[in-house]
Amino acid sequence: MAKKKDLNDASLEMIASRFKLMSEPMRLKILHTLGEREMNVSELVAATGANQANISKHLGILYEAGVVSRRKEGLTVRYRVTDETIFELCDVVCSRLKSHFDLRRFALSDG
Amino acid sequence: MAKKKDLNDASLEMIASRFKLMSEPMRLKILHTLGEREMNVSELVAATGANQANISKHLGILYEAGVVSRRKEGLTVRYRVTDETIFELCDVVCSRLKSHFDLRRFALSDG
DNA sequence: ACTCTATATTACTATATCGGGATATAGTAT
DNA sequence: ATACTATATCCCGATATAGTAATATAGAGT
Repeated sequence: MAKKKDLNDASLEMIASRFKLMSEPMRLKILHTLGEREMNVSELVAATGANQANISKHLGILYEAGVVSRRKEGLTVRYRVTDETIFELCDVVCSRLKSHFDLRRFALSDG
Repeated sequence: MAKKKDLNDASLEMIASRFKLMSEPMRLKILHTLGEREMNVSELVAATGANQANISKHLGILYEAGVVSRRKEGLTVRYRVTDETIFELCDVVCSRLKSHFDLRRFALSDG
């Protein structure tokens, strides 16, 4: 039988940093917004309500991590999500949270 | 057609905090170790190499988040993973990292 | 060259949190 | 009660990072 693989510290750090990337609400908001279509920074500023410097910084982090791509178009820079596993992760978390809430509601209405 | 649901800020924070929970290598190590079987704190200290205070603190965080359960047994306290979606998340990240590396290796051998 | 616009970067402050030592608490045994 | 063991908690130094104002850079148009 296949023994569960042992994870060395370097692997754990890589996995952890992946999660850390997703651990900021503003970054999730950006990714969620970008999920619909490619957008430039100004559009993201308008869509999220955050200021330009903040958006730009988060985009830089996401770009470094290889989650979004960057494309110059005249004066503007357009960003796009290139790593779809991001959404897969969010879906797993969302359904878990949802079922957790459903259980709570059941317990409350039951008592 | 089904429009992609809008996420409000509270939801984003809940999802983000879920990821933040997983963003510490030591917590991942604990969860990975606990994944095999129920263990008490001392066993986890031995298995991970971290000190007792640190393990205990992380276990408290995981417990608060509802990821592990706690069961007193005489002098010791036994912990167990109760949220299996944790491993689902790790699997998604792992395979993403793996395929990323495979692409890199291919690109290198190709050049 | 100058101006305007869009984006990136720098410098700073405030906050959060990890790891660890010291201590507290709770259960067991003598 | 005392001693011992296992775990939790408190406190602190060190580090990291979010958000923001100010500044820099780059491209387009005059």
